[in-house]
Amino acid sequence: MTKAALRTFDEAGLLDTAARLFRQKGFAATTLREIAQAAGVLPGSIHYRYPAKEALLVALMDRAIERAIAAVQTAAAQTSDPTERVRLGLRAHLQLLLSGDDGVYVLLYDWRSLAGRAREEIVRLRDRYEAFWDGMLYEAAGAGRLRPGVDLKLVRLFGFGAVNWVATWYSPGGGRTPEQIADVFWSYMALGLLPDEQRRDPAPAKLSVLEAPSPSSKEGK
Amino acid sequence: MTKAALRTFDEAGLLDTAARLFRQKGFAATTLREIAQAAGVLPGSIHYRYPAKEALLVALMDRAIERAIAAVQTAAAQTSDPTERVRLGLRAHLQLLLSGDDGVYVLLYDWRSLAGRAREEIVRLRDRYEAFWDGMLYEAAGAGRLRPGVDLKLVRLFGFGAVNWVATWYSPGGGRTPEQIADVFWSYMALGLLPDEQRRDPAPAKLSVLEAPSPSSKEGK
DNA sequence: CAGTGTCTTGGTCAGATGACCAAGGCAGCA
DNA sequence: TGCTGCCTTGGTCATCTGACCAAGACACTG
Repeated sequence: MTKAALRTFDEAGLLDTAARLFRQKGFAATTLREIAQAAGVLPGSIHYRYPAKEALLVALMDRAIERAIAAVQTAAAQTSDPTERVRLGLRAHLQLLLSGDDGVYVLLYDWRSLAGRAREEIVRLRDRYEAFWDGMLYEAAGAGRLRPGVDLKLVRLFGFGAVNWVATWYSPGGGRTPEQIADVFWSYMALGLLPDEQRRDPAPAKLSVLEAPSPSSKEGK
Repeated sequence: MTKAALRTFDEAGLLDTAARLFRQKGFAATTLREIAQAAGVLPGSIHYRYPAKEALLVALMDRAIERAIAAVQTAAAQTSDPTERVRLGLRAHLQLLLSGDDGVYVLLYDWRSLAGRAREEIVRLRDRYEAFWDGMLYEAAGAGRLRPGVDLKLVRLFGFGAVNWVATWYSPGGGRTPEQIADVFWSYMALGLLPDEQRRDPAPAKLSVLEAPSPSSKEGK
């Protein structure tokens, strides 16, 4: 019954609608009029809150990344075992991504549509999320739960890629739940794909060189 | 000295330019006039060859996927060892993706811009590429080079995700070559991230259930 | 050297788009 | 009950976009 609750304007619904359309057709191909009509408001009302279409996208991404951080933090807090924390975090990330929350999808795949200051702001938020994951991986590595020599940043990028890509092919009726996919992917990452008797076959020297930490592990923009 | 070589119009260059702009700004946000100007031709000349902007995108994706298939096939043909074929294919895929050939990037990340028949055509081509990979993985599994119980389709989706995602963060001066990244990722996938003494820790029953083949492994739409 | 068919030129056109606003409505407060 | 300020309404407007074309230039042929 607060003041905000009495407002007739459904701001969250507007963002949801915008996210759905942006995901379906892309940011540039979606018009403000379409969003307004689908959300049941007039274009002018959108403009009153968001001076430009870009601001709508930023607000939507902002909300999505806050949700992601909250979801993963909550999930990881359920245990203190470093390995298990990573597994639960992975689950939470994938659950959110596949939950029908189009905002996360848009965040991942439409950030090219942003330029200048808006892009910087989103990148800064994303960095926070990534730093959180790096922390979890660092703890796992420190507790001896990761093979020595693995590059934590590359591990994170590796895992993010595998998991984020799921959004491009997953369909709810596909016979696997998001949790199952997360756990299968977790097992692939944790145990590898080679059977036990093959693990020592590849020349160890070769691999150890390739896995040495890079001199400058600076990531791309 | 063939007829084609004498033509002044640089069709490949036009597609290159279009791919670069589509990658930078997205398909919908790029205008035909921009492409024409950047390629050094007039908008009318583009329209003569491609009746609609969408046709340009299709042609560009078509070329990209043919290149990808050719690159991976050539790389994999260098050996008959199933495991090594996969590793070399992975390298070739990543090399092409990071080589500056924006067409492959556009193919991966801009196919939402297509609708109807055009989308179906690209999906059909993409399926061919994926089937090729499935074949390589099947051979590796048959030769006992993969842990029993792994779902080959999920393995492919897992690997594609990790590798394709690299295009979103890679920068040429980042201290790692595409080949190094491919090999590191390969080692993560093959050997897993857990150290040897931890591999048997997680409850085996739990994991084996999760890795059971899905009853209906139908992929997304 | 004239003929022929392909390709380019430079511009037009209808339609759509993002941005914007003046005026009015309406809920909550005094 | 009257007031006040936030929010919505239903447009307008300049600009840009993809599509399109008639006329002409060009390279090659016979």
